[in-house]
This record gives sequence, C-alpha cells and structure tokens, in this order.
Amino acid sequence: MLDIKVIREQPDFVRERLAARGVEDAVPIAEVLSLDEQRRKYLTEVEQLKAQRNRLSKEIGVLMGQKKTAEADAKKIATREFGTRIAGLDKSVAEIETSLQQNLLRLPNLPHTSVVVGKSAADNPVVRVHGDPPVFTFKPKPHVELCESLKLIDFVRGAKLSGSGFLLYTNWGARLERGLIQFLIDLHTIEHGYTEVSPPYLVSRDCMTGVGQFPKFEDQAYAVQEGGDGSTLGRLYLVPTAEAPVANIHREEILGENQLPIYYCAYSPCFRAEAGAAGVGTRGMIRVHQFDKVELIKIVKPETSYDELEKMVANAERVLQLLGLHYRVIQLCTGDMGFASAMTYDIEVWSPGQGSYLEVSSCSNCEDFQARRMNLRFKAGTGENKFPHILNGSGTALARLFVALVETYQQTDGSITIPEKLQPYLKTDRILA
RNA sequence: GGAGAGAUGGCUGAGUGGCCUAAAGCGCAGGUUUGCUAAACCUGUGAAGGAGUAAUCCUUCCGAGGGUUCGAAUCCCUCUCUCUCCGCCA
Repeated sequence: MLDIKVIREQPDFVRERLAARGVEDAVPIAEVLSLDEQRRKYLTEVEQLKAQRNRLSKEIGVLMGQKKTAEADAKKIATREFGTRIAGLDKSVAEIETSLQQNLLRLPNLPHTSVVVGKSAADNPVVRVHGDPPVFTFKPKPHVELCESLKLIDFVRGAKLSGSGFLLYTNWGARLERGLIQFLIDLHTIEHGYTEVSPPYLVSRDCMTGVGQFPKFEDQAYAVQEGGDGSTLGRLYLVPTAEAPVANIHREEILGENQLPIYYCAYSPCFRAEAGAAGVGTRGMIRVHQFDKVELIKIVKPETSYDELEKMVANAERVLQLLGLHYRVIQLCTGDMGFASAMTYDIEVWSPGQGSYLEVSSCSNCEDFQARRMNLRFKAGTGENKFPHILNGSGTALARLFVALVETYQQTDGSITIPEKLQPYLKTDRILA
C-alpha cells in the first residue's frame, strides 16, 4: 500500500511512477485525493463535536456528584442532539475511509527510480549471464519426452486425477523432486543463514491482502470453503507461494530493531489457478497449477534493503551454480514488474530442450508496500515506529529447475546423470533409461 | 463436537458507569553516582489520525462489530481467537 501522505504531497510524482508501469488509465489518483480531502473535512467537523460533547458530559458528571439532578437533566437533553449529529458524521467518515482503503489496496507499488522504464518482458535488461549453454553431440530432447521415457512423470494420469496442469511424479521423478527440496533448504539454511520455517498451505484473506495478492488477483487463487455455507467467513486460500504465509508471520507486530534483519526459508507447494491460462503453453511442466518451491523471505531495515536484495539474488544463483546449470539474470522493467515490487530480478535457467530460458526465480524488494498492508513495524533507535522493508525471492521454483536438470544432463543413451551435489540426496549418480 | 475460563500498552498485569488523562511492575531511553562493568537512584517512555507557521490543541483506540447512555475498558447482544478439561481423530 502506498503512503497516503506521499500521494497527497507528491501526486505528480506518484502519477509519473505509476504511468511508468503502464497502468495510468486504471489509476484513480484523483479519486484518492478527493476522498482524502473529504475525509479530513468531515473528520475535523466530527472531532470538534465530540470534543464539545465530552466537555458537556464531564460537566454532567460533576453536577451528578453534587446531586444537582435538575441541572444535570437539563444538560442531558441539550447534549442528546450532539449524539445524532455525531453518529451521522461518523457514518460518513467510515464510508469514505472504506472507499479510500479499497482504492489504495488496488494501487500497485511505485517502481524504484533506477528501474528501466519499459512496456513488457522484451524491455527487460540482461544483468549478467553465467556460463554457456551446454553443447550436445546429438539433438537434445525436450523434458516431456525424457520424463515419459524415464517414467519420471505420468502426465496422463496426473491429468486424470486433477485435470490438466497437475503432475503425478513417479519413481525417480518423485525422488528427484524430494531430493531437490532437501538440497535447497539445506543450502539456504546451513550456508546462507536463513531460518527454516514450514508454514500452513492454507491462509486467510488477510495474509493474501498483506502481500498484495488480494484484492486484485483474487481470481487466480484456489479458495477452500470450510463447512460450505457460502459465507466468506471461514474461507481459506491455497498458497500461491510460501511468501503469502511467511511474509505475514510478524503481521501487526512491532519488532525490536535488534531483531532485524530476519531471514526465513520455507518449502511449500504453490497453487495457481491462473484463470484463462488453460491451453496456452500448458504442455509439460512449464506452467502448472501446482508446483513446489523453496522461498526466501527477508524483513530488513529500509536503508539496507537494496544490499539485501543483491545478496538474495546471489543466494538463488548459487543453486544453479552448484547444479552446473547455465543461466542469466535479468532485471524486470517497470512494465513487467509484479504488483507489490519496487525492483525485481529474475533468474532464468537454460532449457536445452526448449532452446530458451525459463524463469526459476524472481527476487523482489517490495520496500514498505507489504509492511503497510499488514501493519508490520519495528521500533527504530530514534523511538519511532517505522515500516520495515520486505523482500521475497524464489530459491528456487522446482518444476522448471527439474526441466533444466533433466534436459541439461541427458545422455546419448537416454539416461540422465545427476550433478555431484545432488547425489547424496538421490543416492545415485544416474537415472537409467 | 461438549463444558468452563479468558482477550487491557513492547511484555506481565490491576481496573465492574463519571479526574481512566488506564495503577503497578518489567523492558526501553536519558540523567546522577561510578576507575571499568554491574548495581542503585532520579526522570521520561503506548498507537493511529486531524487542526495549526509553531508552541500547542483535539479525536479515536482496552479482541472485532453492534446496542443502551449525556457519558462505556466497565452494562447488554453477536462474532472471532486463545487456554483448560472431556469426546472424536491422523
């Protein structure tokens, strides 16, 4: 959520930054400013009335104490009408505030001023490239073919169970997936200093709103109804990422400055309905409704957040380096960034079978955008309460990492070799055809 | 699912209609004392919002939402959550 004071004091700056995202038409800045002005007007009025009423009530209390009941009763009648006027104004203020809040929750974060202004993924600058694409003496097969021939994934039966976009990992495929999860968590906790957490996979509406998923992207979440009485009470949402629960761990808390920075690492399955996406590039494992991911979350002091972002990207890159995979890092331009982010790096791993890069990690600095939404603060040394910056990054997404591994390490005979670092987790150095 | 207890500031915890402007303690900040540390003592210390150039003033907030009242942390109703015991259960 944006700071209403910033919108009020620098509306043109806010308009310019939002326009850089390419959402200027949808941005009700004028509406927000008008509501904000109305709110303050009514608030001033009703507060003056309340001050008067409080004064009179106090006088009545004194009269009652002196047993001057006749005078007290007269004053009561005079004071009574304040109640109705106050109630009316209170109602107006509440309505305006609700409306203002709804508008604010729909405004995306402002891109950092250093981020390249662009319209789409085509404008994303490449930050660095690691290694070279592997060279094959034969035509590398796409992952779908390899997974079928090695019986790593049963695509047909996965779809039979839950529809397209759901995977049934089998035998060595299931073990590879599990081994990767273990490998990633060990790496980030033991070597990178993150604290492991294992969150709920169903979260409240507040959590989804806190990270910026709701209200804008509500149609992309799977909702689960407790009881089934149709009310939104007791409704929970399958996590689209572990970010949803983990970033909210300290929601509505005031942290001590010495508690920061906080580093969390969490595995979770991720559920994405992506309404309307069915049928578009859905073959195989590239785009699915359920995938595994190991997520990194940082809660940090504002002045350190961009250094922390660089470190987080390096932590995610380490995964691909240890697995010997070719990848590149890009920075998302203003038009391609997520709703909550001020700056995002994507890491894309090379897929020999597709002949293209696949996004396996997205690391974002959301600055105080999410902290405001969840009212998470910390007490700064100066004594004032400030919003910390929250970062999230994939470390990394699994299905696409799986694709890159299988395609990169395929052999002439159709088998797959296992990178050295993964061998202890799989208890083998090769998956045979 | 049944029964009971509870939810008050960063934390613990008092407060059952009117100086509650929320006691007290802990914690935290500053100060005094001090060779250093520690300790002791003193002072200060909730949040959000609004008006004002400013000093300052005002409003709201005691789990959430309604209600009663001139006035609610306090009384009434509804809901949520937590704890204890019982039942069921992986």
